[in-house]
Amino acid sequence: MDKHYQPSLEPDIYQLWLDKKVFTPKINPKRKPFTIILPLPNANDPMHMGHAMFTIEDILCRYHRMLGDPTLWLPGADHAGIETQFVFEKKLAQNGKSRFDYDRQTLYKMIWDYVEKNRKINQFQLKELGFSLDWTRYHYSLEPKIIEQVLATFRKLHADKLLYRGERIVNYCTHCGTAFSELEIDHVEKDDFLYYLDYGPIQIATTRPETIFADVAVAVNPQDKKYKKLIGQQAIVPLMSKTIPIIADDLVDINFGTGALKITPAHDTTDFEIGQKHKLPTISCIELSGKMTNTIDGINGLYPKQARIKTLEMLEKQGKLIKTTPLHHTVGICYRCKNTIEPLPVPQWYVKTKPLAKPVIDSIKKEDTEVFPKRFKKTYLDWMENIHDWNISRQIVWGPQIPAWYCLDCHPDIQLNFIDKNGNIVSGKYQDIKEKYSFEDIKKGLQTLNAPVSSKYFLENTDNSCPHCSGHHILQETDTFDTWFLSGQWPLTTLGFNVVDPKKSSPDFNYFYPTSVLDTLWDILFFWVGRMMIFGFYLTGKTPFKMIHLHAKVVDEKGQKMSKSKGNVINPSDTVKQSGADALRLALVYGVAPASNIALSQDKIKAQSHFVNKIWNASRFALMTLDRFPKASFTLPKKLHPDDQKIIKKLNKLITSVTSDIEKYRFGQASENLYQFFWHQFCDSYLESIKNKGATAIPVLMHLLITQLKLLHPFAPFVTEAVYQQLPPIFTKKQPILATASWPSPIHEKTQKS
RNA sequence: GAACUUGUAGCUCAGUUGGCUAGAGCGCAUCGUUGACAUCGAUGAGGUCGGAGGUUCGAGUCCUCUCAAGUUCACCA
Repeated sequence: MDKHYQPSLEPDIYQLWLDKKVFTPKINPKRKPFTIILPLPNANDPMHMGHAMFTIEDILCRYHRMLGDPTLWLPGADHAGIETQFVFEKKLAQNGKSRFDYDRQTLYKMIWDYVEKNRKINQFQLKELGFSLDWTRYHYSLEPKIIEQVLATFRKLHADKLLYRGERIVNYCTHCGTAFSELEIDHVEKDDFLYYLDYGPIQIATTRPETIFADVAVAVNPQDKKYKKLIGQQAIVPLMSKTIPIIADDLVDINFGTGALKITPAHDTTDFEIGQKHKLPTISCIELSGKMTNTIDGINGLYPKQARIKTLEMLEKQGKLIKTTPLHHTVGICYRCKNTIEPLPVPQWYVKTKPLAKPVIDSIKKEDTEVFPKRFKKTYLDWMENIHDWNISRQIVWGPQIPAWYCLDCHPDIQLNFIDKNGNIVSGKYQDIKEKYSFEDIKKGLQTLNAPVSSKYFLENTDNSCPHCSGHHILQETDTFDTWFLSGQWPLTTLGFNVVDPKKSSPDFNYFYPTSVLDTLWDILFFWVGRMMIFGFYLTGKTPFKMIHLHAKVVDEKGQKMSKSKGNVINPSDTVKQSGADALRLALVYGVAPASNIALSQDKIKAQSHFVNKIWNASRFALMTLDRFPKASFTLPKKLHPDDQKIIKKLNKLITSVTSDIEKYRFGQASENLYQFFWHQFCDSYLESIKNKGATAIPVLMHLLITQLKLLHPFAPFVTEAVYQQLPPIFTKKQPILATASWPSPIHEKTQKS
């Protein structure tokens, strides 16, 4: 054995586990399984410390495997729709290209190839950290089998009337060219101005003067005495000299601005709501591209930012701008590109979530699904109880397309964007361009289509013909699924659930579902955990996991988030190469309170790599002692020496506490106790004490060592297995691999009591 | 605006249901070490556990208030 622990031996140990198939469980109806589905990493992302936190799951899995439970930890990777397309587009931009230079098929293929490379790296890095994942059950979110089930769920939702296409105000990022769900919007505080404008008989206050062109009414609060007389009269939109009605609605805040609100249903959610209530038209003055339209000369074609300046100039010239006051408020920005979100009316696909959330709420309340730590339960319930319909469509190419088809002959008003033979972008309604371009050319170069919300669609397309007119000019919806629509079904799809006929689900599904624990960072509690539960209950009537365990994020030693710009990132892969996976794993759990931030520093990693080395060297010492006494007995005597009794008693206590700490998710405490015992009790005290003893020390020495190797194994799998493999066969004959050796239990309890 | 979390040695943090003479790692000081390990050992300095009040035989641990830091949620034009 080497004088120091060498992390370079880790790959061989991992290979040993793979060769012996220790991570691949066998279905055993007599035993309850232990199952964790790995929170599928973004296939395109290199590993960061967030991924290294899978250590918690590995500890649980390795512990249960040693208990003898058929243990499945199922790995996978996510195509991560918007995230990945965004990264890819940045790459395109570096080469002076954009997504608009390609038709959707070409773009999709390019992203696919790009992701494939990184997906392999991702897998390799998970292995580097020693994660005991069952690679024979690996899945990728864009596998045909996975997609097939996801599409089936879409159809089932539709059949159950839980899915609809609707035109509402959505959070649209004109830069990313797609709508987002509410969860994907960040809010930032901003210093802006509130502009008071003259609307004839009434004055209004607005932050967005550039949208006055799409005004359809002015609303006041019915309780507002100063405006009572004006209700029912007409206001005049400046610059356009358009008259619009003055209406009353209690959503208007009397004390804000002038107490009168201009109603622009197309560009504000509150306005849209009021507009719907009062049956007002929705006029849009901003296109999906983000440019102004339907306004007046000088404004059309501008982006809102310039349009605002220009509009204000014009208003001022005409004396319609009464005053300007500063305003501190919050605006929504795109979580990806940080541009201001433009609320726009766009047809989107929605899932009715209220009825779906009900069983989830019940299950959480009854604690059929437990939440750890408990404090998140309230937050989670609050969200579930106030859930809004879920926009599941995204206007990007990277992901499965929504399986709905439109007939262009039935709906010639469908808007099309495509690249023609010469590589030019063509936009227009089908009726206006069909003479000039063949359907085949349109289809081949298609980027997006935009069907009015009234368009009929069909969900089964077997023979490429329209069920109404039998025509063949049909196109598939170009919207793709929100990534979470796929990953929300991950526990079901990866285990082999059959949506159409649940009875035909795979044996894996029948055995391993519901899974035992779902561990993740709390930031995707709503995004992912919530959706998985919704789908779990909807499709199977059961919770997808019995326990939701939330861990905190990894921060640097100053408590700051790790980020490239701060330069405080510790890369897991580099750390593994330098100090070994065990050191990193221990550093991530050692002394960390459940669900508190995990402060990681090079110091902490160093400390734990010293510990790993200590395990190695103490074991080396034990083995050298064995060599000195080749004829020594290995069996523990019935009657122990009082000193031995003492240490065995302490060891028993350690076994009990570590076991219970793991059961209660107190990994920080467990690792701390293991560290303290191994280093100070075992090494500093016990090993020193036996240096003068002879062969008689061997049985207790080996018992102490092997028991501790077992207890340490879930935390530091590599060094413990490496040492275990060095032990003489007499110790390992029955259980040749530590990873599947049995979890220790206290011994000599009777001796202790007497 | 609402909710939640955190505040313990120089630094980063443990401390489960109240029993602690308050711990660890790193750092610091002094000494030691040719055979398990200098990625080591021994000894030590360093804290009135953010502040104030309360419950209790007993509080870092429970309650109230207060100060500070942070996070999340919310339709305010």
